[in-house]
Parts: sequence; structure tokens; C-alpha cells
Amino acid sequence: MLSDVMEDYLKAIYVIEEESGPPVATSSIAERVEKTAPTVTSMLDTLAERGLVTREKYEGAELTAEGRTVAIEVLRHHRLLETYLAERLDYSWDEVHEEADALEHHISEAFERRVADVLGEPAADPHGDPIPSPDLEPPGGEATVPLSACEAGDRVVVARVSDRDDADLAYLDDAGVTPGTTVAVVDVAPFGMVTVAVDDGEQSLPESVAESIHVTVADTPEPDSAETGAGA
Amino acid sequence: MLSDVMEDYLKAIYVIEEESGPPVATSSIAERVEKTAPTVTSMLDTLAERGLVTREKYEGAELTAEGRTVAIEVLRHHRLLETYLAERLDYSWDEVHEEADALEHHISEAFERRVADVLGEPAADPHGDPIPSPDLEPPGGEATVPLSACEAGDRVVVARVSDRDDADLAYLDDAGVTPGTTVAVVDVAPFGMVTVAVDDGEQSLPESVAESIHVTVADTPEPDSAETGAGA
DNA sequence: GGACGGGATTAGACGCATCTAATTCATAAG
DNA sequence: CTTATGAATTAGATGCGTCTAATCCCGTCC
Repeated sequence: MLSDVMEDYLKAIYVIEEESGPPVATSSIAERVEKTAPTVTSMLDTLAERGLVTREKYEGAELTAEGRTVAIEVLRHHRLLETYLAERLDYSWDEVHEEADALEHHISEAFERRVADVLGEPAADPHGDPIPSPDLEPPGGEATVPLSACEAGDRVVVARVSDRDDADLAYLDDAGVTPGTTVAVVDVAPFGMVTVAVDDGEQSLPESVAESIHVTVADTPEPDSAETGAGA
Repeated sequence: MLSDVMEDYLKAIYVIEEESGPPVATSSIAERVEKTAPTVTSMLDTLAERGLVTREKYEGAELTAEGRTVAIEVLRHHRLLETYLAERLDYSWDEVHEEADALEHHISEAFERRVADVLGEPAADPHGDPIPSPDLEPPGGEATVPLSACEAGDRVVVARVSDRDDADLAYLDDAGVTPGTTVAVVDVAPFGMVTVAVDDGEQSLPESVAESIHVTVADTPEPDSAETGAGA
């Protein structure tokens, strides 16, 4: 039996692999799971013994197929729970994460299946993150870019928003920046501050927030008049 | 923060107090939580240090007011979950227990409240056990007796059925012996085997099962002619 | 190429929940 | 009153996940 703790590490490694690819550094796992580096090192040893990760000393870790499957199952639990809480228990978009984190390790296969059934096997959770299918294959990621990488003039559709910071989430919800909405990038200032136009006005977002918003570009500005180059 | 494990002990002590009153013996806790006696002893020490139980060596343990409140909260979680699973997630009566046991320690106050809300603050779970109210006062137990203590001729209403053995539960469900149904006691044989009449025939239940079914007596046989029965 | 700096690992310890084996206690039987 | 019996406790060890402090390795900078 895998402990909750091990599942948390595997999940962390998975999402880091998703965003930066393997190998995954000890320190980035440590940051994500909020443990010290030596703790992570020893857990990686345990995980490696169990065949859930491979690793080389001083390099980094990488999930095995088995470890990846476990991680994806946890992620499926997490995202199904978030969706269920939002749809059936009146949770708001920004509240679901914590509860799902607490429950994801403790639901049975039966629970997972029934929740998926009553929801109709949804494809994405309230933050826009894809919900892995029951076969636990890695969900196909459609190409998205962080909002922080966009340029002034782009019109973009919000694909997903990191679920890691409740305060940011509440703010974005309030601002009308939710998965599926279209926003126009008004300005990208020095240090990454991004200003976007939404239905009810303009919002300026610090870089840290803009990084956590992933979008698909609907429309790029035409590179035509005076402002073509490394402008502004 | 109280660990899940501590909550389990407190819950166990509470239900044992319910059925036999304090003080609660180390060995009966050990049996219920499926741990060895020394393990229970040391946990009782911990619990006593935290002010959740009082105890005297070689005597037994008793919940403090605080310990009782914790136990009742866990029980509220458990029974709300059982009810929710049965009503909203298509679980059968005999499946809910295990899932509720796994989840009861991990749901938030918010979750508890919302589940109670969508269910309309139910009074009893699918096994007939009373669901503690949000104030966490001990739920008022209406007087019931175990089916094993009934006599031939009694007509009784099933009040609640222990949720501890899935196989028994499935059998009883199939037999039509569920909370709220009325059954007639046909015979009480030596060693406690009880035969009851239900809608679809007669069922013979071993004593262990008959002990776990609590009933209210609707009608006692008049100690008079051979067949006083008020006309079946 | 040698020293430095920062991330990673090893060393060693701790707290918790658990176990088995040995001991102690309460009490029922003689 | 003494002893036997069974329950409860103490003693001592284990596994796990965690920490801090010390050491080690690798890539960079002079």
C-alpha cells in the first residue's frame, strides 16, 4: 500500500515533469510538497526502491510508468473531486482545491467511478485542468502558453488557471478571468506585469499570476504599422 | 491537531460507552480498533495527556466532555457521509460503511455543512443510527432492544442495524430486514437463533446477527390463548 | 586548473503508532 | 490467606516520515 505522503510526492513529480520535463530536481519537489531537501532525498530513495521513480544521484528523478500511473490516478481523483464539489456541493471555483487535496487519497475505486458517472465523465475541472480518463493514460495536453508570454494586442482564451493559490483564484474569479473566457492583452509591462481587458474593464496582473494563467492564442496583432519590432 | 488514529480511538470509546457505559476496558477498545492491548494502553495515555479521556490504571477509560465532542463530530461525519453516499451516489445500504470510515477524518467543516444542507439535515443514516446534530450534543437515543432479547410473538419495528459487517448487511438487505420495517418474531431457539417473519417469508438469524439488530417493540403477545395474534 | 558556491546527500536524531515479551495487578477460587 | 488466572501495563524494539547539521559533488569563475 502506498501512503498518502508517497502519493503526494508522485503527484508533485508528475506536475513538475509536465511543466519542465524530467529530470526533476530535488529542490523543486521540496518546494512543491513543502518539505526539506533531505526529506525529499530519502523519500526519493524509497520511491526508487518501490520502482516508482528512477534516479541518479545528484541528477534528479523521473517517474517510471508505474509511478506515472499512480500520479495520474491521484490527479484524476483530485480533479474529479474539484468538479464534483463545484457542481454538486455548491463550492465556488476557488474553494475546491484544498478539499480535493484532503480527499483525493482516501476515495475508493467505487467512489471515483460513481462520481465520474454522475458528472458524465467530465474532461476538465473547474480550473480548466484536464481530468485524466479512467485508463490513466497521460491526458493529451493541447498547446497553451502562459499569459505572461503573450504580447500586447493578442486576443487569447483562458485554458486553465493554476489551482495553487486561493487568494489569487478568488481575485481572478472576481475579475472574470476564468477558464473559457476570452481576454485581450492590453499591455505587457517591464517585470512582466500584464494588463488585460475583460468584459467589465481592465485588470493588471503581476507576473506571478500571469504565469499561472495558461491560454490559447485566438488572434495575434498584425505586425504591420510602425510598432513591429522589439517595440514599446 | 488530532490524528485520524486518535479520532478512531475516541469514536470507538464513544460507541462502547453508548452500549455498555463507562468505564471502557482496554481490551474492548483493542477489539474494536483492531490493535493490541499495549498499543491501546499507550494511546490512552496520549489521549489522557491531551485531556480527551480520563483514566485510572487497571480500571478503564472514560471520555471527557471534550473527547466526547470530538467523537460525536466524527460520528456525525460518518453518518452524514453514509447517508450522502446512499442518497446521492447510488451506494447500496451495505456498501456505505467502509467508504465513510475512510473519509470521515478528512472532510472540512464546510463539506460537512454543505452535505448536511443538501440532505436537509437528516436525523438518521441508512442503518438507522441517529446523526448527531451540528451542536454535537449526544443524540437522544430512543429506547430500543436487541432483537435477540425479544420473545416469540413480538411484533417489532427495526430501528437500526449495526454497520460493522458487510456480509451480514447484504444478507439482511436481501432478506428485507431494514430500518423501518416491521417484523414478527416467530421463534427464539436455544443459543439465540431467532426466526422472524417478514414480507417475503421467514428468516432465521444467528444470535450474533440478532444482537446487532435493534428494534422497538410494537406489540407484545398477550399471554392468553394459544394464538392471540391480532390477526396477522 | 583550483577555489567557491549552491544544490544534494549522508549522518544522526526525533515523534508517533505500532508490535512482542515480560511484568504487574485485581480478583476469583480454594 | 494464598494462589492461580487473566487482564493491563511496562519495557524495549521497529518502521516511517520528518528534521538539522555536516559533508559532498558539480559547474563556474578567475
